[in-house]
Amino acid sequence: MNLFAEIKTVVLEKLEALVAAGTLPEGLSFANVTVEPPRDALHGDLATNAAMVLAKPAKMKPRDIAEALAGLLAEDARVLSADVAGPGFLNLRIDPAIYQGLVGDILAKGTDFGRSNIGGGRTVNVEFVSTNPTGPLHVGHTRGAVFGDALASLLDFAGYKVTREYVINDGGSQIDALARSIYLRYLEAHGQAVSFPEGVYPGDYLIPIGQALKDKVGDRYVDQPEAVWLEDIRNYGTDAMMDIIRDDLALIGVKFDHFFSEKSLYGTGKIEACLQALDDKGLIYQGKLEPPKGKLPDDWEAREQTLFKSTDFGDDADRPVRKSDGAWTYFAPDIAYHHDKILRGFDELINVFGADHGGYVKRLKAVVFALSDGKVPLDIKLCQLVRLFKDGEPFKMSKRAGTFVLMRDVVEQVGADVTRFVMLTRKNDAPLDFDFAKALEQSKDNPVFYVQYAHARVCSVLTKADGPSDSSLQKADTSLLTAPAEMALLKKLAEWPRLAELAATHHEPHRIAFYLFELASEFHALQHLGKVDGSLRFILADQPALSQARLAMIRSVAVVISAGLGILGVTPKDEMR
RNA sequence: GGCCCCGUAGCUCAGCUGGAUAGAGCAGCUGACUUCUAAUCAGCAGGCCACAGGUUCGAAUCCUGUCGGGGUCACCA
Repeated sequence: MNLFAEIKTVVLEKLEALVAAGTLPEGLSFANVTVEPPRDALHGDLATNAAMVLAKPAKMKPRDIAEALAGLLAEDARVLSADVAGPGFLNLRIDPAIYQGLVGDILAKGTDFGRSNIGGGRTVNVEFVSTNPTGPLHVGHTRGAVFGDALASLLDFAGYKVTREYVINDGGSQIDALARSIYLRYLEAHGQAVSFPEGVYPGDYLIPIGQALKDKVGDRYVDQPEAVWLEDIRNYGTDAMMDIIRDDLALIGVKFDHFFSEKSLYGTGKIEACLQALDDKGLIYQGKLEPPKGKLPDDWEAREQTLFKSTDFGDDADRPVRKSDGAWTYFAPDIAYHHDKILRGFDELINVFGADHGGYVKRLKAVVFALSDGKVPLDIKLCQLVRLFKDGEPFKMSKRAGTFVLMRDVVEQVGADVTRFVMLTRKNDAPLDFDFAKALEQSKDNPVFYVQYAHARVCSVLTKADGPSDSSLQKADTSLLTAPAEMALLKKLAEWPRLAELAATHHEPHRIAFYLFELASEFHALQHLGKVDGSLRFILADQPALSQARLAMIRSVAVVISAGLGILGVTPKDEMR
């Protein structure tokens, strides 16, 4: 049950009635009418702006519309009162029975409470992580991984059919560098002294890979030219790196439905076909680019290239798809890859990138728009960087200095649940500070703990009450829940379905984390009131009916916390001792 | 220089397709526990929403410009 949606439906019905009665003129758009929680709870339970957004197109005074609407809304059994306030707001008071009835609804649906069908079964492809298969994942990748995974879960919760996808960039020159690096480790395993020139990966993680290669092929590649071993080691290395990356992802509970190999596009004619499709639309041409503005690269010179006319779709420059030597740029297979996603029939596409790929957004949107004739929306979410803190001091990371922090180091130290939650307590386009000490701190300062603690406390109380089942709690008489703090908690629970929908439509999983913090706060406040005022305790020996109602209520809090944490990929804790 | 993101309390950040007196945590101050976890709670104090214009009945939110911070710019992927 989404109370806000229900009441909005009522508001729209009543507006139609006003049109039918001639009070409002015909042909009005109700698109901007909203039903929201008012900023100040004193104003009421819900508020609608209907009168104000319709005043101008209806050429009426907002208060006149509000008065007329108020009269009709008050007829609805759920609406106790409808008062006009301020410039024309309509404040509604809702029958407490609606909120009290929410508990039974939550207990019946369990963690499915709040699921919606705003996705309408539409298919959405969420592409994330997609790091080059040249080494293990580091902290920066972790944020994208957690964000993408949570966003995918969130969309599933909102009624989309979601595919989690990872594109393996296994076709480019960085794989050559990987192969050469592994070759050096392979020689090393054969007892040769090696040095690592510029442009190869010197990381220790390739030592066992080189050793394993030796075990596999013996000395067949020793002192042989690249032509002999490069292709084989490229494949071997890519597979080995993907194994590492998959293991890393498993550590934080990220699983993909589909891995797509960029290399698989080569030699199939798909890239050519896709560029031909663009050519047929008049969007491919031979030409020279203007030099970039600002300071020129030293070796810049104008060259004839094959270009995609992305400026037709709002990009700042046309983009090369073929280099002057005839080879593809990175963009070309990526165009074909996105074409493939469109051909697979996805209704919507989402890409999660690091903020350093911001310059790539416009051309990708341009090409998806061009290939799908504007029919397949592409949203690109950029995750800003993660700043690590140790003991309150910034922890500088450097690949060269070997102080780069790997994802598995973070997960080993603080655990997957904490890592995930912390990564989601900031919106994606804001930088994130990750403090190891704070992540493990057991205090209100640490939202992970605070939310988990609320869940654990509910479990603790229920255990104290001999662990009643959800089905028995469903029979509780929740009309006994009348204390103001109880109503506040119930109203917070009522916001969950709407919040989940908003988070999904905005592609912003962090809203879930913030909501859970607020819900936990309402719960902690109520629990504490029981200490100040004994009549508010959850378990009252002499009032079994009231106790049952309260247990049902706090159980529903635990259920919603579980649902929210589930979307974030965090396991709720039953106890915190 | 062009483009993208950010600028909200001393600090870290929320702020809903524009809505009423801008919210939370931390830090500070004052209090609260014989009890279901005080690992918590209540209260006080703290604001030119970077700045200047504009659109609107109404702007932290939308538009333009300025300033400040970050990212990015290529036949790399």
